Amino acid sequence: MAIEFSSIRKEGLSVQIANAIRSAIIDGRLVVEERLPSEAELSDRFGVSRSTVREALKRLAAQNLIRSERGSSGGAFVNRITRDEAQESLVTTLRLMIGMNDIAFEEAIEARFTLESACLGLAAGRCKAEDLAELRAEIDRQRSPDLSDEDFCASDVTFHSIVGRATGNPLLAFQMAGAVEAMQPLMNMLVYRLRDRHRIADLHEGIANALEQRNADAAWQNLEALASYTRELADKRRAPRQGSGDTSNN
Amino acid sequence: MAIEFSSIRKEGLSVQIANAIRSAIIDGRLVVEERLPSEAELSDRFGVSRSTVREALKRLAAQNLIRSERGSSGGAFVNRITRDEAQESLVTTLRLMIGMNDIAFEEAIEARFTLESACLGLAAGRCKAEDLAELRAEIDRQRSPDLSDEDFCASDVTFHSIVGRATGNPLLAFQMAGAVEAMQPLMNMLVYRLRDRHRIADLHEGIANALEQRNADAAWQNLEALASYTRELADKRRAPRQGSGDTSNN
DNA sequence: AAAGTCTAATTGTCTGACAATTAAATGTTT
DNA sequence: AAACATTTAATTGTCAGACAATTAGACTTT
Repeated sequence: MAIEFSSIRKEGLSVQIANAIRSAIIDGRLVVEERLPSEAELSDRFGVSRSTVREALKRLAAQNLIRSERGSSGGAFVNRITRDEAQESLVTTLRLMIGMNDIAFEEAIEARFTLESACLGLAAGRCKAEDLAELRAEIDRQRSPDLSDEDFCASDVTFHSIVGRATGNPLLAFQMAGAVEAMQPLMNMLVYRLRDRHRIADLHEGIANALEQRNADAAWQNLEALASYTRELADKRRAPRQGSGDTSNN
Repeated sequence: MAIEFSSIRKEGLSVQIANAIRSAIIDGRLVVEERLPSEAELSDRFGVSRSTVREALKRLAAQNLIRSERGSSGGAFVNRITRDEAQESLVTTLRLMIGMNDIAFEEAIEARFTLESACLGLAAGRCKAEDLAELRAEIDRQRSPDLSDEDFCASDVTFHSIVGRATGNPLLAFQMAGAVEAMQPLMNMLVYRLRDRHRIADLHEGIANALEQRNADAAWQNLEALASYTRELADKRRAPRQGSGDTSNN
């Protein structure tokens, strides 16, 4: 291990220890799946109590950096972060930023559609048959009449996540999916009448068709229309006083 | 508060408690800057020991959801996440994904430049004089001959973060800055000869000029050239055996 | 050989104590 | 009365030691 920590006082011990281990992981001195020393041994090495070590480990676990297993051959292991864990973390962060840092609805929508337009450029050249199939499956779903508003939104999220994946670039897929999912609560605030849903499904189909024909321009046009339409819906929602935050489903 | 938690066994108590409080924060039942009950009171309410509550709170603190203050009027407060905290979290997550999930150099570069090209479209229409001034300041810096490789990379990161900010959209700026910063370690692995630096600075200047003239196409061309050039450098680095990971600066 | 049992290692939780820090109340001096 | 010093109370941070729960592996029995 050889984890040193140059005491920046005023930070609690558990924070210092967490930082020491975190940097050891991030710059590779501890490799994935490697087992850390036991809590008892860590408290010895760092010269602190076991509770303090534990609080440090919990911090790291909350960042998905380590995972703890019980039992005789248990311990804390450097965690290979999964796509899902990373995405959950991204979504949480984005939602917090949106919720607490005066990010306007319009700004969120713009960021999301800007990102997606970038993805479409790549996806048009690369998307596979199976991506298209999944896209069309979601479109069908969106057209089924007995779908709650929230399920419709969820399908919308899935659709655009697939667009991200269709770029064939895992990082773009990750950022796209994170952004779309983070904005689901915002989208959930909108009211989708039946003809809104059909209009949206049609535009989605336009995108899918454009991708199938490898026609990026057509895809962009449909996305642009989708963005405008979303803005219209958002304006309607905003207009009649934005109160009564009930999303009365069922 | 009114925090209920429906026991999904097999998860530890501290995890359950953390989850309960986390959802209370995320969907707004606890508002920013609100003070949580003291640790003693939380242990009463949840019927667990103080250590368990503390571990839960440490988890939340690690996600920047709360912050703890000591003293008579201290306690745990719902944290208004700052741009910097959010970005640090994003960068950590992205770096972990890149480092541990078989993301290729090429994929990382592609994601970064795709994102940036999307930003340029907006920035061309919106960037302010002060953004341009900052961009040019970084370009000057990149041309100064006595600059270590790492400082050059750092300036590169700054440059592209400013491009993100020039979109005027805080979310895009956030994602752009996060992506660029996350890839700094990768960029640091490249070797920048003097003429490479000048070439890059020239392309940066091309971007800045294009933005000043509100010419998105010109900006894209320069960015495209920059992307190709970066790929060339990456190939060179890869070719002569990628060992000897020393980044001998100075 | 298979099945069950014991054992040791490790994390999870509990309890109770004390230290450190901070704001507010209280007291003291000018 | 105002300024300053002291005490007090509330709260988080750390410590120590205990026991429960879980797990893998060694051991025993059939």
